[in-house]
Amino acid sequence: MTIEPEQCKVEDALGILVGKWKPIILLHLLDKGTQRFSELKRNVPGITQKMLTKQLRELEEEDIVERVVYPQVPPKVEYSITEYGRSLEPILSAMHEWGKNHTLHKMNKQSKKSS
Amino acid sequence: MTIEPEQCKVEDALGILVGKWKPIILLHLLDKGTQRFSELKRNVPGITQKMLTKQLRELEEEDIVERVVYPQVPPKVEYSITEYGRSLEPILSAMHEWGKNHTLHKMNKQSKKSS
DNA sequence: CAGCATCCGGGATGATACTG
DNA sequence: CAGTATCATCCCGGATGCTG
Repeated sequence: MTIEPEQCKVEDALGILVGKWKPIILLHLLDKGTQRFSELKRNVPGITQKMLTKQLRELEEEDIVERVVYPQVPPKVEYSITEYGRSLEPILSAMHEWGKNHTLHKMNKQSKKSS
Repeated sequence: MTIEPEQCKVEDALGILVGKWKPIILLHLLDKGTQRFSELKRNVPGITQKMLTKQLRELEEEDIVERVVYPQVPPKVEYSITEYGRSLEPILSAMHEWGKNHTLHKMNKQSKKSS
């Protein structure tokens, strides 16, 4: 282990992924590319407009997503992952894999308990 | 991108790393091996007993850390990373690297603004 | 030493209504 | 369509005191 806990930047990364909806939003944008606000809202079941807006703004602030506004009526706003934002993909993938495995791990634990 | 957002397990992994202190606790345990409660408390500046206890219990619940109680007076409790918990190391490392880079990224952004 | 019990404030999140 | 504004709620985490 070469990480110095004292100058740990893990939380910096964590701070960006955290937010109840950010990972799923990012996965959608990575998976399907550019999407409009309403598309994202449809694709992320249960999220409110307020939260979607907020999380997207925070991700935009960190240069993870790009926001393009088309000045027209009705309004049209498209969101996409930035080139820089794509650097998060390995982390998201790793976490996804680990998460899948962890689900199995917990299931095994459960079955052991009940036996 | 091969991840199906609908069955996204990223949040599962995230849920385990989240908690203001978990990453730093894990890094310390990975870095220094088994540690007593009081050692951890000393090594994680600012954390309260309540939080340290809580976070450790949650990590224990997920089989990430092991808790060994020595039935003696005064009490002695040692914590260590489980074999399974070590599978998180690549993720922590990746996040750490990304976090370091992101710090630079933000600094560049700042200097551009002020110029 | 290693905790648990209790109280408390603030930020994160949710529900709903309104707008250009 | 893509938000903003407001109010309500929940829970994380801090502070403090007590115990075996």
